[in-house]
Amino acid sequence: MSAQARSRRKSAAPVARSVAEELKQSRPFRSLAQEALLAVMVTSDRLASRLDRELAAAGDITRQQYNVLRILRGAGAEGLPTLEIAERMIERTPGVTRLLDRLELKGWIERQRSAEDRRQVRCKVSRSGLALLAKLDAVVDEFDDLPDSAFDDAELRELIRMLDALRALYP
Amino acid sequence: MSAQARSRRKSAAPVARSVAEELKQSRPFRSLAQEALLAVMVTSDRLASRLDRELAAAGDITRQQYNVLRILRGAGAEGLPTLEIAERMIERTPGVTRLLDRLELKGWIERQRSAEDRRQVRCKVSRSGLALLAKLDAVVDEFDDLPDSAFDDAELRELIRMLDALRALYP
DNA sequence: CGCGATTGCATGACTAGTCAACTATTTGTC
DNA sequence: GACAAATAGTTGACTAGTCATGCAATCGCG
Repeated sequence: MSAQARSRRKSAAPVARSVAEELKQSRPFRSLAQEALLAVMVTSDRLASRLDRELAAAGDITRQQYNVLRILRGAGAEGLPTLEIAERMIERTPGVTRLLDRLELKGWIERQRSAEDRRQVRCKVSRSGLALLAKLDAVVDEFDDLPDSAFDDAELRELIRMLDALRALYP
Repeated sequence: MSAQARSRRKSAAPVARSVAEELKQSRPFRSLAQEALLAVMVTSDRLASRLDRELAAAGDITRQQYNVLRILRGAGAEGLPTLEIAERMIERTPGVTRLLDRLELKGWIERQRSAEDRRQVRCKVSRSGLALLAKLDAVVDEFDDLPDSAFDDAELRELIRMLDALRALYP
């Protein structure tokens, strides 16, 4: 390990396994760049699947459904039209429509045609959706704060900066 | 590529957008840790979808299908049993079985019950599968090497190290 | 040898994401 | 005001990932 001190880490430190090890890949990577890209994707999959598990355990809800509920809560009492939700999720519309169908079935959101523009469907969180969110927020916050135990702010900022730069390369 | 300063970067540098901007999120993040986790996932989604597009355009194949073909090519002439493939993809078996079904339909792999252990199904790349791989490798290599234009080796190593450490926090 | 436990897959039923139509409104223009 | 074009969503058909179940070989052990 390098430059930064982090002496406390040793106590409960899980051993970091390389991407190559996790994939049982005998062959070394062609380049550092390739290894970095794979590391981003493997790490993301891991984070997503852990969070999926926590959400399923805490409220029988999927990560995408939770995301939509949060977006709608943020939008307030007037809710949002379908396409607006889709944009904030960086996702294609058809998937969102069906996701909303499932949320409505479970009673966590309500939908109705907008009066001003009858093409739009306004979606808003229901009372029970809000209650569910309140319960889940604690779980998610705890999940999100885990990195604080192993990284300092400068490191996190550096990580974020590099990821932003990486995305800029793949517009 | 060596660890030199990359002063040329400014010339064609795309502007890096933050995760908050990409998500149209008005509210700031609760913590740097939260922002970092989201950055990992957003970046991964972006990388994956760009690569998906390239692969679809070049050979009408999905990323997972391409991954399986590569794994099988690496395994040589004897191929691999289904569960072994599943392990290397960090994925559940059912998905792999059906993915192999589709690969077989397209003629890119061949499957047959193993003689020694008749529970196993040995999978190997076909001749046409190998030809397809040869074509796709160039596309993928180019994709993988893009970061070299914006990062030096020390940065890439640091990025990889941090991602490995992050995964270690979510076992 | 015999029989229960384990191993290796396959199937069914979901959630979700993608693309390609298709419908219903609303807008813009002459 | 009529009609083409744009906008907002929905539906259908795939690929893929997840869990629960089921089944046929093979193993392990008395």
